Amino acid sequence: MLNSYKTEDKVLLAVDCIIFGFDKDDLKILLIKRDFEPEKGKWSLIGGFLKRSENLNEAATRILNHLTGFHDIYMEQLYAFSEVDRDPVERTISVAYYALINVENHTEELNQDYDAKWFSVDNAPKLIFDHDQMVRRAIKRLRYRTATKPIGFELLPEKFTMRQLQKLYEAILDKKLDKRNFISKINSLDVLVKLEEKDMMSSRKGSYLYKFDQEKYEEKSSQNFSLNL
Amino acid sequence: MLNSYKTEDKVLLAVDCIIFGFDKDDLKILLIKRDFEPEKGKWSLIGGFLKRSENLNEAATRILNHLTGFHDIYMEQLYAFSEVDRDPVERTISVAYYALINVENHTEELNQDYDAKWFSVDNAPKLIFDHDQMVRRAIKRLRYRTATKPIGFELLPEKFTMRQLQKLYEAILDKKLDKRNFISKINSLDVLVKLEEKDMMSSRKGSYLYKFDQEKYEEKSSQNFSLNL
DNA sequence: TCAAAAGTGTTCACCGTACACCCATGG
DNA sequence: CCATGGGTGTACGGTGAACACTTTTGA
Repeated sequence: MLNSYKTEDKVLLAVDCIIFGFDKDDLKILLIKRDFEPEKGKWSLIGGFLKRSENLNEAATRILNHLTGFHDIYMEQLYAFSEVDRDPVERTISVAYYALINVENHTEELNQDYDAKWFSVDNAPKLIFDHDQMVRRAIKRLRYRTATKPIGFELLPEKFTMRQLQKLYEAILDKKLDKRNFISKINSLDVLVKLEEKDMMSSRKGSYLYKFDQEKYEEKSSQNFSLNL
Repeated sequence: MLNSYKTEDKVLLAVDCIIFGFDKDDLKILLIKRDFEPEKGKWSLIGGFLKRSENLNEAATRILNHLTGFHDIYMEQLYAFSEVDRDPVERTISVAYYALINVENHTEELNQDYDAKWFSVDNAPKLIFDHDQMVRRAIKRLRYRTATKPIGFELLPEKFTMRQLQKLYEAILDKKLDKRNFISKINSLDVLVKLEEKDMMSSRKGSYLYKFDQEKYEEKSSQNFSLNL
């Protein structure tokens, strides 16, 4: 019965990455112009194939790093897409991952060898294959995660203002929030540190900068908070 | 560049199913005694391989049906497990699915050709490969789904008592619930129909039977309720 | 001095939670 | 008549939601 394995069909296993970024008021995704057939010249998610020597998380990290130069990125497995004809060339199952990156820190290191570009999520071009479906599912997951873990912070620079954080949540959830209620909810999580420093860019008065307190978060994250916004 | 596909590694893609059932007070999983190497004779999830002609949902349904005889079962994709050495024979990625079935309706049709048996989730034997990890993840997902969709009903017979429903939620969430609060929360969802009929099995007085109202549920399910228990 | 964004508290309605007694029936 | 499980309502505290004015400072 050992050789029952031998008679089974093998498939190609792809990994596609939905890379979210945040810039001012907009939630964005990073897309790449495909430079090979099929669908050459069309916009697509960043992707590649799983190698024999690595697991899926490693593949996702490698692919992301290779095509963008980014490293140390928050990533999470999303879903396996498996329609029989999803890739016209060959039977390929794709496991989608999504990543959160902070655009400011990483824009300079974007690998110029590839034709990658940021698009606003609600202004993105049509994508190849089932990539649009992947993006929709990723946004849904991101909304859910937002209420469960403070991953929103992954999309911001190390120091940020309350207003930026609020804009980010508004972009993810696609609704307006009240600033007083927002601030008190965020404060009640007790995972931010208010700095002395102010950001003078956005207004004459200047607004306090905050940073995320990794330690406090880890203390609490065991009991899985929920943030109702 | 088309032939870049050709140089990529192909892998076996397995599907493993965590099959949940509910019986009296206990949340159970259906396990099978493996009758082939490796790990012959050990307990394992029900599984099989993806075929070229089907997508993953179809494969999961086929595998479940073939090994158990069950049909029309609620299933959901869980996660892709991909450690390089997870299967000692050959590089295999496994996409786990979980299924919810109502034990009463299906016990008689359990395929006797396979050595399958129900185990209480917290009393199950050690499983092969990474199957224990799959089960843990499935339980976590089931808890979350319970708060989001009324999938718990999938685990009960068509007609059930409030007490049974409560026991089910207690088993899934692994905590005691107050019956008055439970009933009022369930009623506030407005997806159950109270029948005239009573179940006389469980007590002298008898308890009213309820059924799930598919239509009412569909009306509401667009706005994704949340049930805080 | 004024425009533009920052910062700050209170009130109300609703919901989650805790809690205890009577009811119906079969043996 | 009594033991067993079924069914029902209320009071309290906490949290989410709505809401408006003052502060700072560069131009």
